[in-house]
Amino acid sequence: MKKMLLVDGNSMLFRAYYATAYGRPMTTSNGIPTNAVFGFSNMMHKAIEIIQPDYLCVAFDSAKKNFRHELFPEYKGGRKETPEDLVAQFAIVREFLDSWNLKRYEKEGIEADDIIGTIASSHPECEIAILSSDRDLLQIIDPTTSVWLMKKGISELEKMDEAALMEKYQITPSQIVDLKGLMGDASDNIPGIPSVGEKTAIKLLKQFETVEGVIEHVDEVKGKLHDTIVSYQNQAILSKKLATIRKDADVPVSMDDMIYHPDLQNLKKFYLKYEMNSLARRIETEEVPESTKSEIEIKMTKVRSCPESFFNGNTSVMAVDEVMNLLESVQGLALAHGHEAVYMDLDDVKNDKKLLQYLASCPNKIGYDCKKLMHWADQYGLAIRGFASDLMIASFLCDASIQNVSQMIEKFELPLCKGESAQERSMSLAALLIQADQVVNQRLKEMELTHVYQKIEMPLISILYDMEKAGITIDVDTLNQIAEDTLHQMNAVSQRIMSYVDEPFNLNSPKQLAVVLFDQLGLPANKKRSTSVEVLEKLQGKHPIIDDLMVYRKVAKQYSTYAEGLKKYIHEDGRIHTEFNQCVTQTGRLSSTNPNLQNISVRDEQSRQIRKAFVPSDDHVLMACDYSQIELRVLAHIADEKGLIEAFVHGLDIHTKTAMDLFQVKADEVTSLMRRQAKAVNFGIVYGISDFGLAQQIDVTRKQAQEFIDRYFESYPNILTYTNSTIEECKEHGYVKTLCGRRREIPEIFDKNYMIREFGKRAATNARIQGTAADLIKLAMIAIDQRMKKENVHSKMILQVHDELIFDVLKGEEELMKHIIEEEMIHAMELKVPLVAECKSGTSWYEVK
DNA sequence: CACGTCACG
DNA sequence: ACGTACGTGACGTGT
Repeated sequence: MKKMLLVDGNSMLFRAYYATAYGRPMTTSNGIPTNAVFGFSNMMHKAIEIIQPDYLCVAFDSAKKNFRHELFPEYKGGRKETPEDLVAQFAIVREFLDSWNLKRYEKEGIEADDIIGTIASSHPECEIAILSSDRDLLQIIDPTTSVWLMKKGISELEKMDEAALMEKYQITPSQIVDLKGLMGDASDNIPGIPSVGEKTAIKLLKQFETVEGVIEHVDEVKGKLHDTIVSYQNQAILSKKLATIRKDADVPVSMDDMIYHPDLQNLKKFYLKYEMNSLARRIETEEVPESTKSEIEIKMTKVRSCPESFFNGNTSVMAVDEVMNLLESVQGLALAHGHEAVYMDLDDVKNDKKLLQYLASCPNKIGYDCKKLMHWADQYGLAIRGFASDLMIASFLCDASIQNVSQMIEKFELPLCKGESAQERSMSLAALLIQADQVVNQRLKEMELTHVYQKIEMPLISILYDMEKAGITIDVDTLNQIAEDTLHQMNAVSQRIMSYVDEPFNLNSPKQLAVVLFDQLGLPANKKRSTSVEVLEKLQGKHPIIDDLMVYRKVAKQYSTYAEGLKKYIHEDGRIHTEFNQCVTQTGRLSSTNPNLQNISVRDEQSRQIRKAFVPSDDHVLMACDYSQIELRVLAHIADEKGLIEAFVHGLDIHTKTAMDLFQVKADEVTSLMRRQAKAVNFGIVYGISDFGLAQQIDVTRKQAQEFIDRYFESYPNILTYTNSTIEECKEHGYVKTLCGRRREIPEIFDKNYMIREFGKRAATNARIQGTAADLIKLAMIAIDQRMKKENVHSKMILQVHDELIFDVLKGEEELMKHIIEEEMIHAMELKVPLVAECKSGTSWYEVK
């Protein structure tokens, strides 16, 4: 049974204040009082340690009046003013809980008791522990609910359950309200019956069970007590009502909100901020103590030829490339093997035949960013191939936040490497990689990532290297022509835009543009004063400037990012060599930089012209082959959704099929609008759908969007199951896995902020689909590469755009290549749906559409 | 260096 | 009761 801890924040803070205020006032050096928060913190730690909750919520009273004041205006009257230094700490304790990522809740008109009562009663499936110093709460004890009372100031907790209550007061939980009804409660100014205290009340309840019972059988009570009860019976009934905790308050706190997922590092920051150093110290730091950060002990030598022992077993290789001054630079290699490391000048490397042979072919080398090393070597005419391990990729697979060597050292608690010169540092780094290889590979194994590492990422390195090295030919004339055309258009349209306004302004500045649109021209502004296309589209027709702006934006983008922008990346060989990065995305996709060739315009005809500048090599044609609906096929497979699988098996147009199911029409009745909307729903499903997002996308009301979603899940019930179980899986482990075992950590799923948590859910469902599709095309690339080598073709794979591969195909090899590519893409993975891939060839990237 | 914008899948 | 579709990278502006 899951455990839930509910905390009465107000009563705890008061108790903490009075338990710590008298002896020693406690403030930060600026005089901010912190004693109550300090005590509160101690209580919370203690309670969490004892209860070990899975869910947690701290409830606070809101300041003003609630329904009890309507029954009894004097309720909680006559209280002393809350001390000023305690008032200040209510805000701090909220900050404290937020830092710790603990849920807190308060709402105008509802007391903490009512919040706790409502939450407790709506979760009978949980074992509930309530932390309070207020005995009122004892009334909600039941077989799965206990109340822990603070004793002796704040030092001890006493568990009260049904048995303990019976032993102590000889009453049942439900009789607590009757007890209060009879004896009252001075602290809340509940009157009860005068002269009736705890003893008398319990005696009466043992005999008559309830307040109503006492009144009904008042004749059985003798003496003066009889008369008092008779005259104060209404007050007793009222008091009982006042003491009754509500279980039906409006408390919109879900189980997700209350997941206990502490952020200790952030809590530590809080403690340090408020100078609670003793508490800060108690949080174990993630940093490794200095003593364990041993320096690496290795034998380092500069050599003229590589020791032959290095050619057996794993040897790490590291480029040494340092510019000493403007005229001088060192180039060389550092290699490490066991506890030995050597440095060699580049010239010596070139003369060491055995080493060259080893570098070019031995498959058990170790490196950090091997692809970069290969490029480095290539510029000096050296070939380095055959890596057993790339620590950049290995460490990234374990933890995507590791982006460089020092982060790897930190996260895996590796020894520091040191050195005065570039040579020495490289040697110790090379030696470190040997150790890192052991540690990181062990971790990969524990995380079940070995398959992804060995079968996908490692084989991909040299393929990407070859693609980067091959590059793609650029027709500069086309680029220049487009640059010229777009520049003219920019000038023309910007002149027209300036004619609408009094003062010229910088069209590229969203800030200045917002002033023009929303202040000077008086167009209706959105609350963020955004000037994005979505906003402009809604303003179309309201002012001629809008259409011109949209044209300007489009053309300016073409000019600066593509036409002019791409020119900067053309090498002397007339080609662009993008970099494909394996260690960027959270999902397993590649990314492309310097330049990004994965976002070359295609969606509208004019922008698409840029693709005419991407041409094949001489005697070659470009061939592009893309997967059809890869993510939806992956989804159909993972979710095992019969409706979708069948549609794919029968080769239906999936958006039309979805439209038929959503709108309950026949295929020939699907209008283009219906198909467009269905398509948006399909995309939404892949992204982790929300009614709001869908509504915005297809411009319908949120309600209509929700209806689409409901209809979709009705038609494809296993998709809903998939979504829910993926989210559950993520909540259980903190990560999700693709079909190949690639992991994505999603800590957002535990965040206290609803919005961030919802994002976590969408990211979880999306990551499995997008990630599996990424695995799939990577496998296809590896299979195609192998096949191309086997068939000894001279064509080259040159680009990957997520679901599409582009090849520079030697004329005469078109048919063979088409056959190889389609076959290997289709069989990259065996799914419950067929994979479809279609090749097209042409004389430019524009032509292969 | 962050932000807004817009290009792609 | 609040504000959202997933994943990227490059450009220009403005701090």
